[in-house]
Amino acid sequence: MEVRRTTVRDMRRSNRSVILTGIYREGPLSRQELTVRTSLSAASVSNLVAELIAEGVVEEAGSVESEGGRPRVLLRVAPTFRYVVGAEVGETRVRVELFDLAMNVLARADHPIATPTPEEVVKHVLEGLSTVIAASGIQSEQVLGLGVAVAGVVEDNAIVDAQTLGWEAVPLARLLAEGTDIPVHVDNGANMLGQAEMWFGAGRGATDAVVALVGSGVGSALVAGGSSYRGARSSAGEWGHMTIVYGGRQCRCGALGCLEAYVGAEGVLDRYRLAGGTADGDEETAFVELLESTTEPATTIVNDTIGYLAAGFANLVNLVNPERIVLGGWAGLLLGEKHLEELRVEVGKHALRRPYAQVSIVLCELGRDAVALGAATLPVVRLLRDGGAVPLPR
Amino acid sequence: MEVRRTTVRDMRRSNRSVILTGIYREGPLSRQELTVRTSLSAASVSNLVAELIAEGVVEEAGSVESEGGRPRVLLRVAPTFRYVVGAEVGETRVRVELFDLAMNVLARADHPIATPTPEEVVKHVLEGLSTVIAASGIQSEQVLGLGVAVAGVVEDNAIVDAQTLGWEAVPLARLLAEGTDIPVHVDNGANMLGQAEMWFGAGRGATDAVVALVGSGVGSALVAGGSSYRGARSSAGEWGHMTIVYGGRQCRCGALGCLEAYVGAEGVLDRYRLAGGTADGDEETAFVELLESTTEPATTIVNDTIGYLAAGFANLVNLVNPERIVLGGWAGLLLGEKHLEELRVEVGKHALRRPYAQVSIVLCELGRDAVALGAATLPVVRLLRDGGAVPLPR
DNA sequence: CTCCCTTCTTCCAGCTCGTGAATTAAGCCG
DNA sequence: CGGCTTAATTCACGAGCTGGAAGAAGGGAG
Repeated sequence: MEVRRTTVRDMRRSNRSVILTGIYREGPLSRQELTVRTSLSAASVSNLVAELIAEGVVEEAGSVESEGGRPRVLLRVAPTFRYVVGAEVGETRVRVELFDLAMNVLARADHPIATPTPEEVVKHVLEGLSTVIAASGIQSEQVLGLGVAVAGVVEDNAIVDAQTLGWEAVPLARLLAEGTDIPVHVDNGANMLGQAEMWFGAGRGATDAVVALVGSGVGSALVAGGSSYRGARSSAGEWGHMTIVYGGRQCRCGALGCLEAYVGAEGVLDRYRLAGGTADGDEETAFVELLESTTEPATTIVNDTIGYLAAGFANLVNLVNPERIVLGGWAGLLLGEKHLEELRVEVGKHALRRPYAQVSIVLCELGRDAVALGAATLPVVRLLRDGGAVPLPR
Repeated sequence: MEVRRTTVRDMRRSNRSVILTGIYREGPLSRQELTVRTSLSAASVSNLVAELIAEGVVEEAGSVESEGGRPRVLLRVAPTFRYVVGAEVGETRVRVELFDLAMNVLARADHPIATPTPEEVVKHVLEGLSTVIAASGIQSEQVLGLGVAVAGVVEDNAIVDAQTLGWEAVPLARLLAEGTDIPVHVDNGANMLGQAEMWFGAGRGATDAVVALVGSGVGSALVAGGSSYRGARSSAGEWGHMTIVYGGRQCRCGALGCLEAYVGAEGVLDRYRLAGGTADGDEETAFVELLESTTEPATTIVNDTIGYLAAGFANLVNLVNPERIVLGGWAGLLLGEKHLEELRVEVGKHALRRPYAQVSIVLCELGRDAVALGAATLPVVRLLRDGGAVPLPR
């Protein structure tokens, strides 16, 4: 049976969660506003808030005058109640960042890695963890959790498949847990970047959205009804391998005509070369040059890319009916900065009228460094969900 | 604030809902099994069940011997506690069916309609409603609700857009409510067929699935995490207008290369004719003939259709990562009955390895008459959600 | 400076709910 | 008919939320 019972304690937890989430996500709020927004009674709000303050999760933060009467006291989540750490595992480096609960970066550590074996990665993440804790001068007990973002399919905190790293079935959370007492969460990198954009970037306020990431490859994070949608087995969002040109270009996944083969930077540059263009050196530099070129075949290639990307967007618009599509990834941002308006117009040509009219297409706001930030929200999500109940003392 | 408070009454309602849903969806259950499945205490289960029995929603249905002790009494939702009515609004007819809570059909009424204006449809649905109530000899107070399925986008019980009927912004639920006291629910036809398959057909047991419907046109119903996914504004699932051949055939939606233009029966026959085949008369007959033909160009057309459909499925597999895809619609069934295995193989060529390995592709079990059945589940869904609380007396 | 007014916050009695332990019910077996 | 096993119910208890009343905190008028 999928539905769970409710007990009187769930009620408490649930209401603590509602209040804490409200305070965290909608800025400083007064008890008064909380009673209105949660439709709890003033008595209960006061009661719950008192509990949260006593535990140190919430603190009073000044007051705001009311219309002649007693001023309301503003409440916020105490930024230094606990800290969270986010880690981004890339092919060539591991980045670890420590944040307070207001998500201010307090310390950062980068480790280049030569060969991204699980052992190497675990070692560097744990080292990074120690480094940032030491650098920020806090106690390790103060760290609520460590979120790790990896480019690959992550199911139940274990890597199922991470092609770029060459990993398969790596129980990353377990390996990390052997080296630290801090609770570890592992998730997919695209989802984490999406999460960061949804909370702090261009996705704020949306409940049904897609964060589309175009880099050398192409991926996306789906958000449905306010939370990340992962599908039956955690691999939803593989937008890059959607067939868009039946029988078209060969994609590195083996199939023909995938979106990635047309709009991923690698695919774009490849098409450019085939059309007679020259693209040397660093992929990113070459991509910028292509975008800035005003001669053929560059302009055609760029225009075609916009068209293909638009079709990919339109497929999302039709199938998922999001209220917002957030375009990111280094190549996506470069393309979007120059051609967002054309892209919007092209999407309109491929999408159905109604869902197209309901979607807004915008650019990512946080840049690609936000992956660690997104990963660091994992422990925060848990804190909010559990109504501020801190994991048992270790 | 999206999250709602929880009060002591919500707890009761929620637990009633858990128990009632358990009894309804997982066949006759004993109190004993309910305590295990819901993890509620035996005392509470007994208490809640007693309440439900007193209200008449649940009844005892025989007993089953236990291992030497007192036999457990089986519980079921009383099939005749209330009744539900489902209506299917098509272009040429309105079908209304009355069911008991076990979803046995007790009466049926069909009305052909000449021109499907809203007035005409409202009139025939209401007439059908009276007819089935009279024919089954129950009181109209006994009818829990009327579910209406319409081919079009339905938002908040009102038709937003129904191209096949030529409707726009028709407040269908309101119009119907003017003619009856029975609570009215309106929803999209594809979703209702999907709902029927999910509850009673090939989708049973799945929580993340897609019901793909291929008829003259192409549509789908998405099911995410156990319930229908509708997107930001109720138009999710427009799978038919996914671009699959960039710059390809013109679709009736105006765009180029939509899936529907390749695998919808109309599109298939059109491609057949363009390839030199002859397809006369009734669309369905022609389609059957095409499928049965063993000569060129028929076989090529059929093979190509399987390929295109497979690419469409693969796009679903990659993007949504469902555990099951249920193929239906008259053309989909005809095609699937002969070529399901080829289809599965072709999907494997377009989809990513992992999500492909996790999905099972099966055929609809209920036939196209299940739309009214699906619509009739709408009031049942509400009954279960509210824990058996019946709407206020009218 | 004092008093009153307004508004926010807390306190308290009352009610509902689920729980565990004990009790009762129901059937089987010898 | 007693003993045994398992199912269902009863009951006292603690946990939670609520509405109304009381208390607290400012601002402004006199």
